[in-house]
Amino acid sequence: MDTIDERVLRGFDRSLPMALLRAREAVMKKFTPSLRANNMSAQQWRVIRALNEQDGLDISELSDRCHLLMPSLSRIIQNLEKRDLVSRSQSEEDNRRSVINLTDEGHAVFRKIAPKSIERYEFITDRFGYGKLELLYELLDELVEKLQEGGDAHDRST
Amino acid sequence: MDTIDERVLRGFDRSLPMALLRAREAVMKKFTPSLRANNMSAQQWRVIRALNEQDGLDISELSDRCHLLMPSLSRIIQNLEKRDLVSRSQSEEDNRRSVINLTDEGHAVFRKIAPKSIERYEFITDRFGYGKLELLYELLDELVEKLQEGGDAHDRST
DNA sequence: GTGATATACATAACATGTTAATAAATATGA
DNA sequence: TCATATTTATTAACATGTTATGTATATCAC
Repeated sequence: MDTIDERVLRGFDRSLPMALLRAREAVMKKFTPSLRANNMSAQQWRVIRALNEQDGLDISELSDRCHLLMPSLSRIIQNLEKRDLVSRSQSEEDNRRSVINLTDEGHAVFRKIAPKSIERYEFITDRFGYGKLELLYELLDELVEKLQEGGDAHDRST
Repeated sequence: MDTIDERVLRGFDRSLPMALLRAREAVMKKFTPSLRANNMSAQQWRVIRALNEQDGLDISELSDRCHLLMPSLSRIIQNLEKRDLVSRSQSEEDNRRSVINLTDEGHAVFRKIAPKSIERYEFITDRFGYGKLELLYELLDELVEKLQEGGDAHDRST
């Protein structure tokens, strides 16, 4: 009998998107300087990191893995290409596809920045606790999963 | 004896910033169409929402509450001003400050969109569960808190 | 094979993110 | 009071987010 007719917008500070945004900002804050010191944006780093894990991805695959929309990624690849951090070649089976590879210099940048990223994880784990971090991952994954169930994939109603 | 020398970068898919980004995207996905139907970006909506909670804020206050950097906010206010959703006036005590108010039309837009936002929260609570949602909020808040402790506020070392 | 569809990618146009530089008003201290 | 520093807000410049559109290639139906 305490939850009156609380059909009121949740306090702004307690909105879920804002909470997620704040958390992301806090996590990135420690890392951004290392990126900037190497003239890397967070998004460019995502691409480098994805390619380091698996080289020779096409742009659509990169888009999925890096959570970057195609137009953004298109520009990012052009930028990285100019700086000789990645190279592109044409797919043999499908002439529409561009295959992206890390250059030697791209690999070098990865090796230079990666330790800083590892440090960040250690810092977070240290401050926040390993258990809580794992719990947070689980909750976030489950949230995404639950929100996608059904409400996705069949948006053919329009 | 199983944790070899795992000083390796966490799998890309399990990076915390990515997990937070995915969650945020999933949460926003349901809401964005309502915004677009009213020619509102997520950021513009944040400003409207903040002003609805407390009218007459200055731009620095808005920047804090909406987690928007001043240059972005500066442009957003100009945009909303052109569309007569907000009005600005000069502070009496401090001529540097602009005080921003919602216009009648701004309030009307808020009342039009707010129900959709409430629906979203109900949807999320329904799918994800109230308890888990509260737990997630707590974890996110605690994460931010722990990451800020000490490593902030006294960055006067430079 | 031809025509309609779908897919992969790029570009356009505008809004926002981000750092640096600037202008104007105010606070501070000698 | 006056010079200096600080604060508030804007603008510049470039990268990215986002939707719409264009273009070339593939795929499918027939």
